[in-house]
Amino acid sequence: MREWNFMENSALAKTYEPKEVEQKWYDYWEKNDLFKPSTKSDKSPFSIVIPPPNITGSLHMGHALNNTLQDILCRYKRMKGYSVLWQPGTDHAGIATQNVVEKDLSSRGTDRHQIGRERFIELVWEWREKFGGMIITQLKRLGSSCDWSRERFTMDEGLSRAVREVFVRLYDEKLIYRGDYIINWCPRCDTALADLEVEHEEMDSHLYYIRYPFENRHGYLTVATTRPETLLGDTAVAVNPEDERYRDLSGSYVLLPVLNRPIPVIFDKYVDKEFGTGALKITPAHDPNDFEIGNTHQLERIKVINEDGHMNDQAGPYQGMDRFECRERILDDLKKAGLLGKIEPYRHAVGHCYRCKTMIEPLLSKQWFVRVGPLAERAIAAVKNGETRIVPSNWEGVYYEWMNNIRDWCISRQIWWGHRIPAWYCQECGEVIVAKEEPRVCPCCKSNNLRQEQDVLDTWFSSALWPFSTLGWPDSTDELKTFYPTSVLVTAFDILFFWVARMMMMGIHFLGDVPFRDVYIHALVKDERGQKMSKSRGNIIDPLEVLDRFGTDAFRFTLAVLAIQGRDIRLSEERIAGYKNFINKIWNAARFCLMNLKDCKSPSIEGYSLTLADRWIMTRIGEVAEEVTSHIGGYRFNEAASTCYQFVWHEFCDWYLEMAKLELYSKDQMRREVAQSGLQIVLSGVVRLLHPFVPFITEEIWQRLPHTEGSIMVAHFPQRSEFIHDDESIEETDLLKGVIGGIRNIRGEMNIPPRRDVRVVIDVKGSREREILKDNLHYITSLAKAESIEMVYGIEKPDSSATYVFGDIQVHVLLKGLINYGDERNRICKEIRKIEREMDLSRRKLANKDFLSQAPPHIVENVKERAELLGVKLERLNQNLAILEELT
RNA sequence: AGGCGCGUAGCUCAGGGGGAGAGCGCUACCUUGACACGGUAGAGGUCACGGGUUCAAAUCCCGUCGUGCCUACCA
Repeated sequence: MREWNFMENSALAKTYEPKEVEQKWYDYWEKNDLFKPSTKSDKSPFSIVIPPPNITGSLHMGHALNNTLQDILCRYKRMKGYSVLWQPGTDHAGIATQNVVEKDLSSRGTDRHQIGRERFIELVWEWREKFGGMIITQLKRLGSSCDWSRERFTMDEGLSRAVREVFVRLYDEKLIYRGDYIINWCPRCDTALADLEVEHEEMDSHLYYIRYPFENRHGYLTVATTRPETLLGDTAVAVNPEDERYRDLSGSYVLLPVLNRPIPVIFDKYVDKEFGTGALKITPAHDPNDFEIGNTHQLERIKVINEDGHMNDQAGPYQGMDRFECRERILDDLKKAGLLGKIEPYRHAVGHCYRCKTMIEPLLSKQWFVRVGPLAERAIAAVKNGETRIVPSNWEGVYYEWMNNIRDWCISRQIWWGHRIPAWYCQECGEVIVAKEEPRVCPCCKSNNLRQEQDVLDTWFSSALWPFSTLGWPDSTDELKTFYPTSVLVTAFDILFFWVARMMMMGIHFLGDVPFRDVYIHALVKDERGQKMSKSRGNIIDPLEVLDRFGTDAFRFTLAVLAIQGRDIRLSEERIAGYKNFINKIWNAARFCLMNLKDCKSPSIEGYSLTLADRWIMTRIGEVAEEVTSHIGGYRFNEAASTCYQFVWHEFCDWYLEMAKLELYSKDQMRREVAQSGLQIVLSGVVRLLHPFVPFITEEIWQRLPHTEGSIMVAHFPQRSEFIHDDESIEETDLLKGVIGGIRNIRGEMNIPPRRDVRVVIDVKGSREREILKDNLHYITSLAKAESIEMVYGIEKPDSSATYVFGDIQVHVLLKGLINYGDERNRICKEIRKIEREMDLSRRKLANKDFLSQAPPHIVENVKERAELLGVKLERLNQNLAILEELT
């Protein structure tokens, strides 16, 4: 069964070496089918679809965080007994991929038009075969436990079928249409873009005041514009009907500068009287607002800029010029003609292509659109009524805001790489045929002279189907029945609209149910100064380099700890280095345990009397498991990871292991055996607790831990009920820690060398405390390095002692020859000042009648108790001080 | 222009009505048989500022300042 048993007895290296471990266990998991959903039908399903990375992509921090969180959830759920499907795959990334291959062509002195569409597509597929899987290999290095046997690609035959099905059905339902509208055109990518794909960037520009002479009288109407070159396509000048200045212009015309075309002055309340001159030039073919105004006033649309960014034959003398060159020339000509007024510096947002950052040209074009209104309505409702929960919930507002103001989605792209739109045009009668399969003849005129639409679909169109197309839709598959709706979608907010919103619309429309129950929105990863990582800034931390330097587990744990809801992550290498130390700490704790388990029996605590350390740590690990369970359930990854960190380092290592040493090094075989049992039980719990976060090191330890079976991946996540629970052990341990802490504090403050044993006298009144301390003296002796401990009651501060007051317990450390009275007095005075400040607060509260009458009783009680305790402590401290004063 | 955050130890950040927390860094001591990628102890904070609500505010409300991001068709 177990393949790596041969290593169990070999010594563990002093330092954890991730490289030797990671590849080995990843292969083992994959080979043993541990990433596949369970075939047992009694398990509840849990499913996640991966946000498919682009085939052009290389692992960046966003991927690393995103997939680490998904993997934590999946590993955790598997251990909790769910049948887990983590559905992986990649996205064909139309424009990005086409750009990559085109760049390659251009470096070889050719381009896609020379080689033709068919050959080009072939080349893209070849490129994809060669390089498209790179990111998958990288995801594996992260430890991602996806079911790779089910890997999908958005251009797969199955997914393409889903795309055609959806397109045809939406078309039949009149939710897809084709028409002439203003769209965003990227002259470099040569394609239309959706509104979302335009990034608005503030830029310094100018506001030009241009004079349009009146046709039939003297003078002119001055308009203000940022884009003088579009005036060639103006078909009106608009003013506000309520603008006193322009009241008398009704029915008049102005002459378009340069071209001298008469255009009407129209009235529209859209125009802002306050802006510029209150007169707005209208270019319906090159501006979305002007387009709308043009529609209401039935203005002609004159397109003057072509798709390649150059002026066309409507541009008169400027025909053939680049759009930016044209602007300069027009300004020159206007100036010469005396038609250019003032020029003001002006800052405004300009649209750029999100892929190539080229300035977007809004222009009139015939494109395909999705009518999203009706789809959005239901997608909004689904979140409103809780069918899908967005976590953290403040993103709901953003989601509603966008959904409520959504405009139709332009889905056609003038590129070659992608799903070709399943529409055919009859060359004889002009009929448009939309069908899943290529039609032979025109249903209208029976002609076979049909031409398929050249355009392909927006990549996000196929991504929108991802949660069901990957599960086999439109076929009614078992996977769909079992795993749809998926349990949770894990993603960053930057694709909330691009992807999440569209999946919601499509999932609800075609499956009748939401695509996921939860959407967990995680942070963006920024650099240590809070800036977005980008190549141009040069502040990228390469996750692959991190993996090499620090190991996967350290990296994953760092990401988990930093994954705070609603706040971006500032990643620094120091931070990762810090958690690498934690990984090493785990390693060494395990190393210590395993060294002491060489001769151990199968763990059992039946019939043995357990030590305080055992009862305490088991109680604690049960509580911690419960906390971590709750944190993961609420997607509070940082809390879950921090809780683990705190527990493992500062309870398991700092206290439990130190206490266990006494038993393990005992000559009494029975005591040793009990301790070994405890050690096995607790270490097993610890690695299982940690596994979802740090899968590799925990598997390595698990495999070396005696009396475990199979992979840790299929072990159970620890839960409270599997451990004994003993509340008293917590109190008892707190008491011990307090006393030990007191002695250590004195040692530290008094600079007593750790080597040097000290004699301790403990003055304790309460009989229970007394019993507890008495029963556990050996822990104090050992952990505080005491030579001897005497338990007394009601004595004065001994000669040459330093005293630590813990509640009403006084711990006197005898320091003959080690202490000078001045130091001890300073120490006590410092303590007294601190306590007095605290006392003061409590006294003030208790003196306040309103507090006593209105605060909840338990709070009042609390303050009273505190005051009492502080009082006792203060009294003791003062007594001790008095004694010192006498001596000096 | 609107919307959403953030401002807490030197740094990075948790917390979120009832006596300020972590990691890193810093200081001192320590190579004790898991770990110097370690141990023990310690220093360090008017919780941005101003109001308000409350018996009680770092925490809730309003405002100011600073800062980041998102959305948007004012030329």
